[in-house]
Amino acid sequence: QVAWPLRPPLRWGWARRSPMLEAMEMPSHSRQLLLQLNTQRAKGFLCDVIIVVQNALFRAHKNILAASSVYLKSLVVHDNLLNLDHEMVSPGVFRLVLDFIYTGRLGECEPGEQGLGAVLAAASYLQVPALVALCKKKLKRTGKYCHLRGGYSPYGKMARGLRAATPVIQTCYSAGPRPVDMQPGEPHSTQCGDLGSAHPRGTAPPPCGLDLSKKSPTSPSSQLLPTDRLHPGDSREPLLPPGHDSPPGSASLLANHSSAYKDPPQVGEGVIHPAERFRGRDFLYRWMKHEAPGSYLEECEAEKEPEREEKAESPPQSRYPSIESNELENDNSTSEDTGSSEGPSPGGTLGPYCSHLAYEPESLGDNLYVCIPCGKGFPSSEQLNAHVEAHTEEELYHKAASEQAGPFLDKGGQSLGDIIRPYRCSSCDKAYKDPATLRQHEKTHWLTRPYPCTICGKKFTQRGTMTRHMRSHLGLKPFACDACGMRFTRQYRLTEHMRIHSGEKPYECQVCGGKFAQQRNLINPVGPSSDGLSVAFGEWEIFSLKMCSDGDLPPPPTSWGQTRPAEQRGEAKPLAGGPTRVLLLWGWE
DNA sequence: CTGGGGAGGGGGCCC
DNA sequence: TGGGCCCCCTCCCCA
Repeated sequence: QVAWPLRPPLRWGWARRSPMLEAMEMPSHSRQLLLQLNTQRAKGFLCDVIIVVQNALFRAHKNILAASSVYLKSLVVHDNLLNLDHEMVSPGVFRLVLDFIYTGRLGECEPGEQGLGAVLAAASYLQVPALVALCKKKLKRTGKYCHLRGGYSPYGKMARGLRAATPVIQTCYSAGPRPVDMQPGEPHSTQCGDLGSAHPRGTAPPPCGLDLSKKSPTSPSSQLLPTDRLHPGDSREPLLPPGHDSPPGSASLLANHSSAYKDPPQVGEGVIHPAERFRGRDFLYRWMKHEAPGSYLEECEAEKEPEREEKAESPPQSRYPSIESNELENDNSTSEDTGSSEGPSPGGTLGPYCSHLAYEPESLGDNLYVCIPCGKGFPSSEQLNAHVEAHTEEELYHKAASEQAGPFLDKGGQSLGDIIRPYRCSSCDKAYKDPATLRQHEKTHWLTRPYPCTICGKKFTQRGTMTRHMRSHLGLKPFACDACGMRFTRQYRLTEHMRIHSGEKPYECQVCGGKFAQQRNLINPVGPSSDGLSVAFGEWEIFSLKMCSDGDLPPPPTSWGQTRPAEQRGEAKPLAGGPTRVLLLWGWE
């Protein structure tokens, strides 16, 4: 049931001045509006949130979800992508719940797990009170409802799931969730009746069903294959709303998500690369935003995951400040609906990233979409998303660290390099000045490159590289030499080429003194970016003695031809299980 | 014929 | 997103 004021609040003023308008009411207005919204949902029109349930994706409108469920409200405020524990709600049941939210009608329930009991359990888990009431009513009518303290438990698995999932909400709020079948005015305790009774105190489960790190995805190929039906043999419906393609990577993502509360990876499942671990989310998020993969958010989420796991081990109040349980009560109250027209309140609804922010609606004004890390408010979720792209949690971590550390060089063990390049790759230890570059770099670790050439299919890690490559297919050479008319695909090539005409040879060999117009024709270029190879002439031997291991050196080349194999050109060549070996000195004499 | 130098071009990667 | 730089492969010319 979606509730909004049929009449504007009195403080708007005009209602009092126009009493005749109050008397006019269109009885079918709400139904028509719901009908329109449901139609829009079916088409994916203006949908701003995706709900992932096991192997199914549902698109919906945040406002509708928020108006229907306190729990969903708490999730959609921060996230555009919700992951529901499939042990709590199956795709088929969630479809029924979503249909109910949008239509007020409960479709036919199959017997067994898809039955009314499962719907009730799901509605209770999702905190959709109207549906809970409806299910109870139906069950009582059929004589199947047994009002135990533990509530309806259609099957044991669900009951276990309830125990697992209840604290999910408790992680979001300092107090446990208000079970939806609790009577209004009943004191809200952490023992949550239908939901919370089984949750032992002191245990802190993963938050909010968003932990994606517990299980390795399937093979890389399956991660990126768009499929209309993620599990062809799976008859559960629905998978996608009409008119929408499955996002690439969804299969793996779902396989990943569905295990959020399962056992940790078993021996033999392998350790998934961090970049791989969140790729599915990456694609999903981008898919929802109609963008290419690689955005900040999902990577930020991935970065948060270890932290979330850590937080799950500790009492929630350390990270999630106390939000009084009566805020939940207030959440359902009509005062909010009538007292504000700005949309969802962030109070108590910030989800698992409540962080340090306390809910102070007065201070937020119209900017009710709050960036959790920095506390800035925005009037719309789109603006919030745009803002979130601009910084990462790491950025804030370093900011906080620098604020606490004081002196420049005494920052909690941070080296100068860490300060200059605070964004470190978790896979290879490379560091970067800004998060965008780090994200760009991390793509180089992905098994699958996200930017394929539409002509030849070759894939690239960067979009720019792909578009540059496309120029070669299309014969686009926009950079022309004024002197000879020769054309190039890149500006840099033209710059290089122009040195031929000018006779400029700025690159000098440190060994023989020969000069070159192009740096690439130097055998061992000396420069600030050539790392260990840029040793002075007199140090070469020492350097090579340190870096070379005996035993498996190739025979000295007979010459230093330009086309000699790479391993003879003084290039680092990593060997499995051993140190990097650099061959520098062969032939130097 | 061979090797060295010059140069075109593509991809990777960082800014 | 584009620029810049690096690495690499390759081809051509010439001694």
